Amino acid sequence: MTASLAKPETLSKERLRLWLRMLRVTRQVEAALREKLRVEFDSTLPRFDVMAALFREREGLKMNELSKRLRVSNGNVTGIVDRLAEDGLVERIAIEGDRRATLVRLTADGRDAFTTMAAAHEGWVDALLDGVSAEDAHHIGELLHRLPADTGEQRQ
Amino acid sequence: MTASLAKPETLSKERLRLWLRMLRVTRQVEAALREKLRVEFDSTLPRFDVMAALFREREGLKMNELSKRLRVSNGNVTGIVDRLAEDGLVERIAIEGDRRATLVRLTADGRDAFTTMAAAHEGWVDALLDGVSAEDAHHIGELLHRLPADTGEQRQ
DNA sequence: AGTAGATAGTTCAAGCTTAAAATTTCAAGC
DNA sequence: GCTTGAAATTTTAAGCTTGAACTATCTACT
Repeated sequence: MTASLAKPETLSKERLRLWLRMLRVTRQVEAALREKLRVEFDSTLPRFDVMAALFREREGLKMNELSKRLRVSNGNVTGIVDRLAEDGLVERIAIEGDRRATLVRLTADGRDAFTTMAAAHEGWVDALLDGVSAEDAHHIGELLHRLPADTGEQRQ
Repeated sequence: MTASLAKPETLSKERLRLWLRMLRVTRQVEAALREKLRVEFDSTLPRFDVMAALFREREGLKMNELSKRLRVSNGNVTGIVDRLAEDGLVERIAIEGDRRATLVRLTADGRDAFTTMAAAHEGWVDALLDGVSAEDAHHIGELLHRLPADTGEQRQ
C-alpha cells in the first residue's frame, strides 16, 4: 500500500494532456484568425506574419533573416514573398556588393495594408481571448515563457 | 496625472502578447514532434492524429466523424486516409445499407504501429515539457480549458 | 590566379490544408 | 415512380510547408 506509487506515471500523462489542450486551443484560435484574414482581407496568416516581420524593419530584411525570424524554411519564404510581390505589397531590392542576397521590403501599399490588418488582428485576438484577464494572460505567459526546452535563439 | 489611464489599452496588448507566446511554444513543440515522427517512423503528425482517433474507436469511424473529430476538412481526411491505406495501416469498409458512407478502421498492422508510436510520442512530449511540474501542467490546463470563446462542440 | 568551402536563394517533389464544386446515394413528399 | 433536397464523400485549385537538390556568388587560402 505504498501511497506514492501513482505519481511518476501521472506526470507524463499530465504533460501530455496539457500539450493536447494547448494544441486544441492554438488550432482553434489560428483557424478563426485565418478565416477572418481570408474573409476580411483576402489574405492568409503566413502573409500576415511576413508582413509583420517586415513592418518592424523599415529597412527591410534579407530572405535569409526573414526565414530565420519566422522559423520557417528558406524555400517557404520564397513562395510567400513571390505572391506578396505579385500583389505589390513587398519589393525585392538588390544589395550593393553581394549579388547573392536580396533585401525584401514593404512597399507603401504594403505598409498601409498591414497597418489596417494589424489593428483588426489585435481586435480579433482580444475577442478570442475574451475570458482571459490581464493577470491570467501575464501568468500563463510567464509559465509558458521558459517552456519548450529552449532550443537556442529566439526573438519575441 | 490620472494613474489608471494605462489599463484599458494594456489588456488587449497583454492578450496579444500571450497569443504570440502560445503560438511560438506550440509551433516549436509541433516542429520537434514532426521531426521525430519523420526521422523515427517516417511518418507525420496528421497521420498520427488520424491513427490516434481510430485507435480509440476499435469499430472504426466514418470519414465524416473522423473529420469532425479532428476538426479538419473533409477533403483533407480523404488524402491522409488514402495514404495510410496505401501503407496498409487502415482499411475502408463498406457500410451495410448506406452506399455513400465508408467506415475507416485501423488494420492489425496499424494498431501495432500506433501503439509503438504513441509510447514514443508520450516520451517526446514529456521531454519537451521538461520544465513543467504536474501542478503547473494542471494549472495552465485549467486556465486554458475555457479559453477560446467556445465555438460549440469539442471532444478531448 | 585558382580552388575549396561557405553562404544566399530558388527549385523540386511530396504532403498538408482549405473552400468550393461535383458526384453519388439516400430520404421524403407528391 | 419522380423529384427535390439532404448527406457522405471525392475532386479540384490554390496556397502553405518541409527537406533536399541545385545554382550562383562570395571568401579565404594556397
